[in-house]
Amino acid sequence: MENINKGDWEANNNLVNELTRGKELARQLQMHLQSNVGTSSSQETCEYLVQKILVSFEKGISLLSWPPNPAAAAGDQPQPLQHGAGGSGGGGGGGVQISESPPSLAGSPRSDQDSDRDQERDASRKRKSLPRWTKQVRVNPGMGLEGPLDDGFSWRKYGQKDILGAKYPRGYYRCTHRNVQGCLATKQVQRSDDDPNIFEITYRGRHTCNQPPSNTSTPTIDQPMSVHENQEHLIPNTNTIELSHHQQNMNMINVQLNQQNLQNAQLEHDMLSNLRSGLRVITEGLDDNSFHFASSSSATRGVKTEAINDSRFLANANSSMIMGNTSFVGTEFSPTTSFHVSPAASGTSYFSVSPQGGIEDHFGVSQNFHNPNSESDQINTNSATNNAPNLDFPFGHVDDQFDPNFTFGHPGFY
DNA sequence: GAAATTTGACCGAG
DNA sequence: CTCGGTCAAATTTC
Repeated sequence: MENINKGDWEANNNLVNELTRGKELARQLQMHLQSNVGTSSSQETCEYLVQKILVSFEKGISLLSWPPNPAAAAGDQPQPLQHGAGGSGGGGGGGVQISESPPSLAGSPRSDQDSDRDQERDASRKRKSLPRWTKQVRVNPGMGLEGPLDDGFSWRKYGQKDILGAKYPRGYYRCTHRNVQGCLATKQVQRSDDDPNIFEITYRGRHTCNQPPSNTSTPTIDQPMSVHENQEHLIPNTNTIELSHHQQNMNMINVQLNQQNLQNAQLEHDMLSNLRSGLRVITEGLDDNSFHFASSSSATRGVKTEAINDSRFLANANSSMIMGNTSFVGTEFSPTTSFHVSPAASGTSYFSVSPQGGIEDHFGVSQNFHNPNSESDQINTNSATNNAPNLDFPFGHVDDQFDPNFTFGHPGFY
C-alpha cells in the first residue's frame, strides 16, 4: 500500500511553501540583525521575525506530520503558534515534538467486524489513538522551579496515582477547557526515580481549545506537530529538557532530537538544507548563554535546557521542529539574540534566540519575562499560566531537594 | 460560592 | 488479577 501520491505531493508543496516563507523571514532577520545590532527596536523586530519563522516551521512540520489526516490538517491545528501578545515578553520557544509515521495515528485499518467493539471502546480507543509525546524536563537545583513544567496551557489535575515501580506518584492533568471546549488534551507528569530533578511529561492529544484563557501569555505550545502513538516509540522519542541553573549565567537549552523516521529523509534533508542556509545567523556571544537544539540521529532525543530565572523558571523551553526524520529544533536563547542553525548534515540543528526578548518556548508565548535580577540569563518560562496546574513542590529552593512527597499539582508549577 | 485539588473507587487493557 | 487511567465526591483554596 502506498498512499503516497497526490495528497502527499500537495502537502509537500505546501510544506515547501511554508519553509520557503520561513527562510525568507530568516533572511529578513539576518539582515535586520546585521543592520541594527543592539538597538532595542531591533530586538523587537527580531523577536517578531523569529516568531513568524517559527510559525512557518510549525506549519511545515504539521504538514509533514499530519498529512493523512484531513481533519487534523484543516482544523486541528489549533493554535499553537499564535503569539499574539506582542507585548513585551519573550517569546519563543517551541515544543518539542517528534513526528513519526503519522498514518497509524488515527488508527490503522480495521475490519468492520470490530465495529461494535470499537464503539464500545470508543472512548478508550480514542484515548489510545491520541497522539502522545513525552519530554523530560530537568530542573536543576537552584533554579526556581516554579514553572519548569509550565507549557502555557491551562491544566487541571484530575488524578494522581502511584505507579508501580516508581518512587513518585504520577499526576494526571487535562485541559481546563475540556468541558467548555471539548479539548481532550491531557498530560501526565512523573518525576523520575533516578533523578528527582527530572520530570517526565507525557502529553496526549492536541489542544483544540482556544487557548489561554486569560493569560498573559500565549501558550507555549507543546503540542506535537506530530506524534507517535506508540509508546514504544515514545520512549525513544522522548525529549529531554534539562534545566539547570547556574546562578546567573546560563541559559541553555539543548535539544537533541532523534530522528526515527527515515521516510521523508530526503525531503527533509533538502528542506533542512534550505533552512540552514537561510537561518544561519550568527551573532556573537552565543557561548554560554545559548540554547542549543540539536538533533541527532540516535535513538534518544533529548532536550536540555538550562535556564534559570531566579526562582521562576518557566520551562518549556523547547521548540522543536521536526521534520519527519530530521528534526529541526530549537529555540535557543542567547543573550545576544542570536539565532543560528548549524549545518550538520545529518543533523544537528542549533537555533538560538535570546532570552531577553524573548522568544519563549513556543512561539509567541511570552509570559512574564521579568528578570529581576539578572540581566540576561533567565529564561523565564513563564509560568504563566497560572492556569496550569502547578506542581507545587516545596521548592522555593529547589536546590534543596525535592520533597519526596510532593504532589504534582499546584497551580503554578506547570 | 466558584474553581481547583485530593483521593478512593471504578473501569478497561493486558 | 494487576495496573494504569479516569471519575467524582469530598475537601481545600481563592
